Amino acid sequence: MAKLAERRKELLDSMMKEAVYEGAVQVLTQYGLSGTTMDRVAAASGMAKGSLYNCFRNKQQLLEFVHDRAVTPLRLAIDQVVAGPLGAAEKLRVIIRMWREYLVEHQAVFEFLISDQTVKQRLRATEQTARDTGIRQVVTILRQGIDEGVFRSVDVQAVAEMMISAAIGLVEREFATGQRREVDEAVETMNSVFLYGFSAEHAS
Amino acid sequence: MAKLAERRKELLDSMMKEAVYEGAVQVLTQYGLSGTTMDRVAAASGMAKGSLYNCFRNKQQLLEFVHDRAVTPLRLAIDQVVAGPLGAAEKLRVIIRMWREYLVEHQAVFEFLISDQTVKQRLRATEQTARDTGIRQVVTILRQGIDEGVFRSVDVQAVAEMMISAAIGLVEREFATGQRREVDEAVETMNSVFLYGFSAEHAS
Amino acid sequence: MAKLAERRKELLDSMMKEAVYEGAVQVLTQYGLSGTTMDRVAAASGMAKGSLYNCFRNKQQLLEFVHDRAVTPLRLAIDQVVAGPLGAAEKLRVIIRMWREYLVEHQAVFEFLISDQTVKQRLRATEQTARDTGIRQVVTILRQGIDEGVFRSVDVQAVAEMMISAAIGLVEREFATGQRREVDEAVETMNSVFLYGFSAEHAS
Amino acid sequence: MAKLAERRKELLDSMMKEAVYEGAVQVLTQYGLSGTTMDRVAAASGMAKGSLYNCFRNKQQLLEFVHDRAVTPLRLAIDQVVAGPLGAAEKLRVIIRMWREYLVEHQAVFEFLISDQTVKQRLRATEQTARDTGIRQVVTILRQGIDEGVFRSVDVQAVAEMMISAAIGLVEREFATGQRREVDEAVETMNSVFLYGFSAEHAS
DNA sequence: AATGAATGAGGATTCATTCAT
DNA sequence: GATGAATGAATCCTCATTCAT
Repeated sequence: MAKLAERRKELLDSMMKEAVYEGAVQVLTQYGLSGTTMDRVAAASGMAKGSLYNCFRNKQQLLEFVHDRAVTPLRLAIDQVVAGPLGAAEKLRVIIRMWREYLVEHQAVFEFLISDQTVKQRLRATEQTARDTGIRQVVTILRQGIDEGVFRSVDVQAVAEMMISAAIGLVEREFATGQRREVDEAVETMNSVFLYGFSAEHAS
Repeated sequence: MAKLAERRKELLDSMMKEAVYEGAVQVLTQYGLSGTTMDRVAAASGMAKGSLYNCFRNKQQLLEFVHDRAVTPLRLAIDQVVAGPLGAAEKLRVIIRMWREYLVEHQAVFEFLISDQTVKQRLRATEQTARDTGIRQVVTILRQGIDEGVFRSVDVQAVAEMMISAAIGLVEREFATGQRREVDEAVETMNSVFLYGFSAEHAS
Repeated sequence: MAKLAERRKELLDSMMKEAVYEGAVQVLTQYGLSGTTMDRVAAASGMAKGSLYNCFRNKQQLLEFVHDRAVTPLRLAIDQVVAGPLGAAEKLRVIIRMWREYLVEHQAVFEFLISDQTVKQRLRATEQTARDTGIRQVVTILRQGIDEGVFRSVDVQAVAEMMISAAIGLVEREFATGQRREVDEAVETMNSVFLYGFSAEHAS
Repeated sequence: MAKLAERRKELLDSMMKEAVYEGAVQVLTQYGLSGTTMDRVAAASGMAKGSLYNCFRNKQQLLEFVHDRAVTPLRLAIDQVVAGPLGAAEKLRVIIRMWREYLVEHQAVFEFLISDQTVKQRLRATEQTARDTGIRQVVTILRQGIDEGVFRSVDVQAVAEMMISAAIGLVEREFATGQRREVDEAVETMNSVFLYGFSAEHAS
């Protein structure tokens, strides 16, 4: 029955990692990425510095964990939508909304999650940034839309990058300026611009 | 006449700052933001570390200067376009192209210029980021376009943010993935999407 | 009968220590003295770190055990020779050869066995270094030789120290330079020099 | 006249290094090699930790400096003897005496100077250990002696290694046991044994 | 008795900033 | 003003030892 002990160990380990996650987010929020020291994370997680190093080989690895831990839920949720039965246009609308809600919820560690280079460095190959994942998902939907004949035949890669960047940029600015848009309104603006453009005339 | 001495002092000061700018960009390029130490900047600028501190109160201020010094030319050039005689749509096309060319040219210090938190921190109030400036300029043009009747009446603020974010995001991805788009092609894609959308049907 | 339990306990204890010995030598070989951590020794010994501390008060004591465990066989083997029936000169020749073979065999943990200060520190009083033991044994033989009239009447202590140091030094250099001498040749050189010197004239 | 400033700088630098040397020897003496931390060296040298790092790139380099600074004088002095007009046998006698006096004087940092692996590691190629140098010098003299016909034709490399090891070993034991031999007596014992051996019969 | 997670003192190194010359 | 040596707080990481289970 080694399984019991194993289970227990795994459970404890995941509890510790959960504590680290919360501590790290707290520190990231309060001090920013460059102010996030192992000492502070340890203190905020309610454990000794050494214990952090029992859990993670080094700072890099700890940050990667925090990153994944924060990003994975969004990725999974959107994967559901992508694989779901909705039409392409509707899927995009839903995804844009999910992104916005996710970003607002994680405002505190925003930069870290979206575009941190420190973590990205070692991950570039695996493309696990939230942005990277988002782009791939949007590309899938754009292709679906083109196949279905509801979207023009555009450079899907470029358009996906534009959409994700725009969605992020929009929220980022709201944080920076302190103004917050209504979710519905923001999503609608994005949708209408990307679907129909802001020109007064129609594309021929 | 104290004026002469003053002039001389100012001249010397601006020459030193120019040297610092070039040294700093060199260091930023070679070592990245976190590897940019005062020692290295001093060495690359051909002056003593102490002299750096005669010129700038501290590192923060030095970085702010470098940031502004790098961003200002783009701002001025675009201001010319904004104030110029072109139609709104054409102005946007030109600006998008200018952004792209600027970003590509400054690839090395990209992150630092566009989204560095260290510098932004103390700067947020004064809105001097390249992104901030760009948004204001695009807003101006969007308003012109709406006035002229060539653009729909949209949330100019949001659309400007989306455009600038998309433009930056597009180039950023090119850096990250190592693929480079043709300028004309990239500009055209952005223009057509933002003006007409990617929907196959027309907006009613 | 408590004696049975006692026996069992002793047996278990010595089995554990044997395991520790092998693990420690492995670690010493692979990581060097400074890389020999209790964690690694525990892992290599196939037991938990805590159990190491049930066996040995601390790291120092563990290392002392390993040291003795490694040195004792040589000491015992040489004791046999010393107590044996050979003539003094022949005994020296045999012993020099045994030393050489022992050192070559234990090359990996050489420094640790021969001259480690960390272990010696607390051990100096008890004279348990391989070197110390060797010197005492050679002294015994030198005295035998003088008694038998085959050796000159020399400062036996000094000569013994010189012989052991020379034997060790010779092998040490071979390790350092990577060249290996033939056993016979090396032993012969040592013997002829120590017995007859390298002067071209004879001692009067 | 930049030369003046240069001179001054060099002078200051060498004064600092001298201070570091003395501080390091003090710490080495009191705490041993493994207890020699940069903090302690800085304190013992009367300067801040950071200043140590202005002088030496890292600990390794600092230790190498201390090592060389201590070993060089002996090497130079013996080089004089080697190149001098004495007969081979006499040169050996003088050198053995110089070694002994040097070792006694530097007792405190003995192990570090003679056989430290930490420093040797990166120096192995340049053969700058005191032992290495000594061996080379003795080899030179042995060859001279053989050429002059006063020494038998022996394996000079091996014999040199034996002599140096023996000389060091002798002193090392004196430190360990606390007994001190008379210089003349010790030198004479070494000389007679190495020149004529301790056999009662003569080499044929 | 066995385990191994938790601890925290300690060590090497960096770098913004100061200040004597 | 210019210089660059001096400073020491701050940072990442290691590892012997303890102790609750």
